[in-house]
Amino acid sequence: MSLRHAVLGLLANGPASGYDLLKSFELSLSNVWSATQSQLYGELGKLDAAGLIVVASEGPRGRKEYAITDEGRAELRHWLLEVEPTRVRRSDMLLRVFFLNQVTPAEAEGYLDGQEKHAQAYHDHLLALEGQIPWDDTALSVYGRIAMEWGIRFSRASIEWSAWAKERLRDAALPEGEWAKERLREAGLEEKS
Amino acid sequence: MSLRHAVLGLLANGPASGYDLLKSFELSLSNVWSATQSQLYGELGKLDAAGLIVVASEGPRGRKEYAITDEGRAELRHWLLEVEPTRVRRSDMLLRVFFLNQVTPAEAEGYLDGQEKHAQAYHDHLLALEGQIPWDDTALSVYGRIAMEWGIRFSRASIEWSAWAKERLRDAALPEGEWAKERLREAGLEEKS
DNA sequence: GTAAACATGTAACAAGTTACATGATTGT
DNA sequence: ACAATCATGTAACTTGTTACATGTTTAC
Repeated sequence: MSLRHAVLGLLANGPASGYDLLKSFELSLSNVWSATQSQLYGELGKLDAAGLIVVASEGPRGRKEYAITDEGRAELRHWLLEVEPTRVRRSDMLLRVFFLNQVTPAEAEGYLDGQEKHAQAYHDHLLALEGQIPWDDTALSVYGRIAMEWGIRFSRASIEWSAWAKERLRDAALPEGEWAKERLREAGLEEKS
Repeated sequence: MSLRHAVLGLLANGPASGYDLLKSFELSLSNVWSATQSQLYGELGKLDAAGLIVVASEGPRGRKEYAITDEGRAELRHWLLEVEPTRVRRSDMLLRVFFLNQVTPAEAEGYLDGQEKHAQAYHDHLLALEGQIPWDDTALSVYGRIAMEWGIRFSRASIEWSAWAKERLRDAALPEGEWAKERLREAGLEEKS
């Protein structure tokens, strides 16, 4: 139910149309919560029906500007302070690590290397962005900066982890290890588990 | 499509029943990819129909033991080495941070403090677990240890980030800042955006 | 005039969650 | 005999993705 709260959160900082919100998702919120256009318009309809937002005004091209209601604000506050964040922990990047024993150590190292490069690129991107934004002392800015710091720290930790993992892999050096058995199996030589 | 590959990855390390796989998800894989019982049995049916796995034997209580096929192994390998991990980046914990300007600075600090405590507990839990597991030099063990290191490093980064954020918040000290305007709005004093 | 941007909506599908439903085997 | 564990399956619902469909206004 977080898309609902993302929309309420955005509208709490001022009224906006579905199109406006979509832009907000695309350029600032996408790093922590992404939404598609079709999902967004659907959710606006539901929030309206539930009385958490209202159409404040209608503009050209069928534009509908939504505003948060008192009930919406109460719901947002409840979610912010009383609902425990769900920790999903679903990462297909990490899932692959679990099954890397199915490929050769050289291929596994290649995979980890790719992840390191990706994390490095993302880290560089965030640092560049951080330098561009004129941070001030308004609440919006302070919390935005805190959220961005999370990205910076976690991409840095990713880079360091990848490097550590590659080294660990080299140290373990699995020449006749588990993966070799898998090669044999692929060659058609079945064995009992 | 990652549940499919999680199942293939588990079966690549030996045949198992739906029930066995469910236990694997619950006790080791749940930290990187969770699946419900109903989802799992559904996926096994689809994988069977697609020829990526087969029923190798049937046991008591209607137990069906599945084994990966050569096509399944090829698909797993393809996914491991040629499919780019999807980076979803969806965190309702971080989403809340974006909207913390809707509550008082003291409440915001309370939220960050809660996150720090949660990260600390998770970190402690992982370190205890790491000490219990008899790590050896088999591929399965090496890659398992690498995956666990990710959890350890990221929970540590989480703790440090929360502490940093709380300090930053105190330094910024938003006494008459943005959040106050929101209080006024809640009191019914509407203003133009 | 025409391309870009503004603006909303729906349909079909895939993935994930919760709850219900049923029954067999093993250990005490 | 009874509880725990083993074992599978289905139905209803929510969330998220991709693609289709349509029309308006503004700037050049």
